[in-house]
Amino acid sequence: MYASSANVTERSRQSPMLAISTVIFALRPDEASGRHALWLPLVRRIRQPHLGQWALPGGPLAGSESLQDAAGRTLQETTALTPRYLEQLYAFGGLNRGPGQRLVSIVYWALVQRGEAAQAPDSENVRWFRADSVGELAFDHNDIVDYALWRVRNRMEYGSIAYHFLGPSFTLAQVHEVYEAVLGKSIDPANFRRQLRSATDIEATDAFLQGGRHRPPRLYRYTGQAAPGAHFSFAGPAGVPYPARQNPARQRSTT
Amino acid sequence: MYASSANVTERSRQSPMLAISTVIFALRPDEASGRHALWLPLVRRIRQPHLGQWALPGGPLAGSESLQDAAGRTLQETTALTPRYLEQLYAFGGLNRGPGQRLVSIVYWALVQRGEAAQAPDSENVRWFRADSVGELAFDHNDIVDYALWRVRNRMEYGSIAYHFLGPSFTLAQVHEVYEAVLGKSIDPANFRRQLRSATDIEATDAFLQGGRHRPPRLYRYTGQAAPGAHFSFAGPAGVPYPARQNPARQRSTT
DNA sequence: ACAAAAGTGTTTTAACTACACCCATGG
DNA sequence: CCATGGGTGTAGTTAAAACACTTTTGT
Repeated sequence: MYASSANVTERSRQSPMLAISTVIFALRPDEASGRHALWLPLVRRIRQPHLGQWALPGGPLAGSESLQDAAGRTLQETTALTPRYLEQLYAFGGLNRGPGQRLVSIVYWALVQRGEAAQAPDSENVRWFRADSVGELAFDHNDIVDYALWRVRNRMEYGSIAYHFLGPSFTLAQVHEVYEAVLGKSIDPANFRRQLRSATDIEATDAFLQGGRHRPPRLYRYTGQAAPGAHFSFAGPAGVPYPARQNPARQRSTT
Repeated sequence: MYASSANVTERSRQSPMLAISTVIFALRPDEASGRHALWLPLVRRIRQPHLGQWALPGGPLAGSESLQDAAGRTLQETTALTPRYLEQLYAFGGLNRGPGQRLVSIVYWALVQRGEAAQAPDSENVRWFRADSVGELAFDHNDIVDYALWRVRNRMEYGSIAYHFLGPSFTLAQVHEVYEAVLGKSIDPANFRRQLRSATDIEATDAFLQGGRHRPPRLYRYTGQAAPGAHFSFAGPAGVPYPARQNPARQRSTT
């Protein structure tokens, strides 16, 4: 069944090539308005096909690393950042994903911490784009980005994703800001706060954020999965792919 | 990036092998109680490793078929049935998934119509198992089955999956039966009916199911996706992976 | 003391639960 | 006419939405 009777040469002729790509999300404040929005880094193609066009970071899967490790590696290579969250998105294997050899891409998506992302600056071959206006990408990468965007919003409503954009401690207003930025709609702060406080995966600390211009807000800490000591959490079917939806926060609203 | 500079011989040495597997679900009534439960077909391994053990149906990905087509093919080969529903589950690519060559499996899960499944009988190398007691499987297939089971239950609560177990027309009691069987809990029939009737994806016909021993129940029709004429629907990021959760029916309850 | 963000309370609205009840048919 | 599954009504409970309100800080 699995061990094909074809020898290696035969297989490599008919078996598609396998690559890993990653959609990396970070939150960036808009210069003018100060509102945050989702951004993602893309890399410029340095060979055919689609030479010169922007594409998702990725590369072929090496024989000695797991799929997640490969995704994490591409993230490291393009942004030099550690992902706070990493989850498999989908395996794309259509026949007409581009010219040239048949290619199957296993795509991951990641969240990196806000602020940190600013330390991974644009360069000749890497550039950050607003997630909702990336322009025309190589291959089917526009479809992939759209799907990843759908997924991150879905997780935001039903999972506990938001904290991975933030540092080890944060104010409820910061979480509120993340939700509004990712979902692209305004959320009642009063109700939002209540829902967060009834969520089981964060807890109040006795510290307050000083230095603001107004009343100092209380700091909270994320107590969700992620082994103690680890500064990130990975989702996969090994554990539960997402926290079994214990309604962390969701609202319609007052757009 | 994608077009590796390594030549074919080099790549085949370090790139893992790629296979497609499918978890095929069908509902079967228990002989004694008449209650329905999830069953799935497994195939016996006819070569090493894990010779003789039960495993998910699948095989290497041919060069000229899409991932979904490959999954559909394995389904055809093992059950000779047409899937009513087919969705990608996950790509498994850990390093220690079994002895021998490194293997990446892209796994799909499928639903086949109730009753039809009875026409795909057990044979020497194919056998149906209750999904909750498949015994010890080859490779990491127990993990995969568990995850697929979690997924089908999740889709049952948040998607419109149930109808794919049924024929073109069905009674609400039959849908109720599907929900109870898959979720493994009892659901209040009165409330269940109300939620179904407020769902947008089914509509009442003016036909009634005759031949029963009691009051003839009204027949309903599924009006969800699936192009007219098609007898199945496939979920993938091309469309929306699952119907954007418009609460078709969900309940806790009276176990 | 005032502006502005942090944080709380209260009313309304909608959804879900539990369960009593009526309806239609075959035997 | 009665047993049984099909189907409806309704009160109680819970959660979410809307929005008025109080608190605490910096300036």
